[in-house]
Order: sequence, then C-alpha cells, then structure tokens
Amino acid sequence: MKYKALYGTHDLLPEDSFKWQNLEEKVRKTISLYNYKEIRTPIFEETDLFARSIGQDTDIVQKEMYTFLDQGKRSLTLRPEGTAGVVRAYLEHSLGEKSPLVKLFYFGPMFRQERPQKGRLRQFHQFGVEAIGSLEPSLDAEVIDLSVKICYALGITDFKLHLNSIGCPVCRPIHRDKFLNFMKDKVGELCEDCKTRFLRNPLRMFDCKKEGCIEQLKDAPVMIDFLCEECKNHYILVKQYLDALKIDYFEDKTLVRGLDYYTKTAFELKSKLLGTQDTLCGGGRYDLLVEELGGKNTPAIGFAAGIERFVLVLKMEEKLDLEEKNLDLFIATLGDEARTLAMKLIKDLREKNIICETDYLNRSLKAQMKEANRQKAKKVLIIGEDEIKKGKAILKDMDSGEQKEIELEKIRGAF
RNA sequence: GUGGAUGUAGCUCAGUUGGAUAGAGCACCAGGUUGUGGCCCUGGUGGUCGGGGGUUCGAGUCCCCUCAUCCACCCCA
Repeated sequence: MKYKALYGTHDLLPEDSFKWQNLEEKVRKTISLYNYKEIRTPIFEETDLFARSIGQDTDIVQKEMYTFLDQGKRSLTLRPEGTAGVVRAYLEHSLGEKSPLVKLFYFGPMFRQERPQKGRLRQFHQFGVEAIGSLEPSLDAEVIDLSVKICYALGITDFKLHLNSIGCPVCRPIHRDKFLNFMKDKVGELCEDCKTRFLRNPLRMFDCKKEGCIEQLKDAPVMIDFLCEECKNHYILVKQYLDALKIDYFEDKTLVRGLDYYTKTAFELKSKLLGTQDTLCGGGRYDLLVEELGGKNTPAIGFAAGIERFVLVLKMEEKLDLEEKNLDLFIATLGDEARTLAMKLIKDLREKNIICETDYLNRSLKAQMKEANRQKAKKVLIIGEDEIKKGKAILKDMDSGEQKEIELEKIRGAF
C-alpha cells in the first residue's frame, strides 16, 4: 500500500465515529448547562502567538510544534493547544469590552510532534473551556466542577481529581530559590534526567519515578508552603467551594503544569486505566496570559481534555455508547419497474425522516435480504413484479419475521 | 531524541530442529431455497509472509540493513 496515515495520526472510521458523536453530544450538553458558548478558531496561527503564550522554554515550543512557512514566508504553526487561539480571538474581537466575564468552549484537533504511545498522538482532539475575566475562586470551583461533571455525564467513574496551587510571580521565585538551595547539595544523587531537570525545569523533578530521586525529594520545599497571602487565600477559598459542592479532591503538592502561563490553581483529572499518559483533563488559572498577549490585566481559568483518552477510558470501562442509528427500512426490488418505484418511495419516505436504503448492485433477493439484515434494518419492503401488478408490496418485520401485504399508497402510514 | 517488543489474508492469529502448491476462525461472495435475512451445511474469492540484501540445494523460519506499528523514557491532553 502506497499511502498510509502519518505516524501518530488516525482515521476515525464509521464504526467508531458515532461513538465520538455521542460523546461530543454529551459533552456539549453538559458544558451548555454551565452556560459556556462555543468558539471555533483556526487550527493554525502565527508561530509567535504560541511561542509567546506557551513559553519559549517549554518542550512544546522547543521541539513539538508543526511549524511551516507559507507562500508569504510567514512562520505559521498548527495549534498545539487551544487556549492561545481562544485568547487571541478574545482580544481581537474585544469580547472583554462586551462582557466582563466571557465563558467559552471549543472542540477540535491539536498537533504536537511527539513520539506516539498509548494515549498520545501527533494529531489528537481536545475539548476545553475558558472563563476569562474573573479572579473569583468560585469560578475556579465552577470550572473544576464542570470537568468532573463531564466525566460523570459520560459514565466515567475511575478518575481522581488532583489539586494544587502553583503560585504567582510574587511567590514563585521565593520558593524556587529555597527549592534550588535545598537540592543543590543533592544533585549528585539524582538520576541523569533529574540533573537536567534541575537546570531546566526543577519542579519537574517531582514527577520522577525513580526511588533514589523520590527519596532525595522527600523533604524538599513544595510550592504550596510558600504561597503569598493572595495565592494562599485563593487556594483556601477554592477548596472551601469544592467542599461546599461536595467534590472530592486530592491535594497533590507535586502537581506541576507544563505551560508557562499557568498561575495559582492547577488541577488534573487522572485515570489509572490510561497507563503512564494518565491525564484525562488538565487545567488551571492563567491570570497573566491575556496581558502577555497585549490585553488588559485579565485573570482567567480553563481546562483542556483529551478526547482520545476519554474514549480509551470509556472503552475500558465498557461505557461506550453502542447504539447506532440503524435503518428503518430496506426496500428490496426485483426488476426495473420495481426499482423505479422504490426510488420514488425512498425519496418520499426520507422527506418524512425515515432512514431507508435500497439495493444498488442488482443483487438477488436473497442477497438483498442479507444486506438488510447486516444493516440491522427494522423492516424490509419487497417489491417484485407480482406486487406491482397487484398494487401491493410485502412488508416484513425483521425481528419477528412476520410479513404481510400492504397497499403501496399506505406505506407511508406504516411508520 | 533514547530504549524494548512486534510485523503472515479485510480482522484475530497458527505455522515444529529451515523442506514440496503458506493454514484456521471471523468477515466477504455463491450454492443448498427458480422471489425471503439471522442458525446450519457445501464451495469460492482473497497473501510479492512489511521491504531489501545475504547464508543455503531449499528461507515465513537463520543473519544484516531498512521501514512501519506498539509500549516505555522525555513530556503532556
């Protein structure tokens, strides 16, 4: 075979596409309950937008973006995540001038050039929400509540909410100094990866699974103990709201975010069923991003969720909707006259929203019946020469096997 | 970018210490029913054994290279 889907990309075939549709429908419905409105932004943007918002030093910008030059020699990039484009659109259309709090959601493909593995693809799909314009902890609670609610709406039960606060530009440097100071004598004991992390992204050391590193990090200062008054109070209030909403959470002092724009509240929904790429949904505050992209100082919070990962978990929990819309009627024909009649009937019935199908391969009646069965048609209408003469046709119920003659003009009434 | 594993029919997989026209189940097509599906029976279509090179009288099987996929590292949805 000459052409194949690129490494890390997948075709969504008919046998699965309806499952995605069902999933999307439920997600949309739930998000709408929380009064978020859909926004659709382009899947490519100026490269600089992503570099600016995600952060020059992140892995995404450093090595994972699909970047190309267009005919005009401008550097463009397939979006690696959704927030940057949404905030760009928010600013471009002055949505903040029309309403102080803007609640948006999106669905769509994202692109990152990573090595694929379970739960990780190069073109993958996310949905996410962004609430832009408020610093209220109650808004954090709403966003978190929504993410949890979506899981329940889909029937997912095996997941855990991890919660943390990663501070702000006031308190983060203080912790960073303390942390580096604490670790600097221990660097020699760390694994090679952690030595690199120490220089590039020290907090990532908390993710290390090696026992030696975990031991060294045991008493390391964590961000949560260094929060400034504002961040500390914010975090306390978020927890109070979550308690009030009876949402269980696990305070994960080591939870870090990969994108530079995050501040204060950070959360993830994780599922053990996923293997090592266990994050279903990740989010948090990004109070600095809007200003960073040229807007006014505007606090915001959001999350993004991986649709493929949801599908994986749903498959494992066997909660995927298997209901396919199947055929209401298959019309089997014998002869040219019958086929013409069938064509007219079908056009008519489709007008009435009846899903119907007929044979386009000149097959035997037996083969047509097999086809009807394969497509799970509820009923089959058989039109042959005898039936045309009599002005009647045979209507067969495929479940019971019963069949009866029916006048051609009365067929519409049978549904 | 690094490591490990796996590539045989549309799908899931057998294939012995290297041995003759490469198999099974499912799916597909046809017949058993001159105009009736599912179950059953019979038959059929379908494979450059991922690709290339090598060893050998002989390679799906052994060796080398390459490509692809999966899993893991890194990192993230």
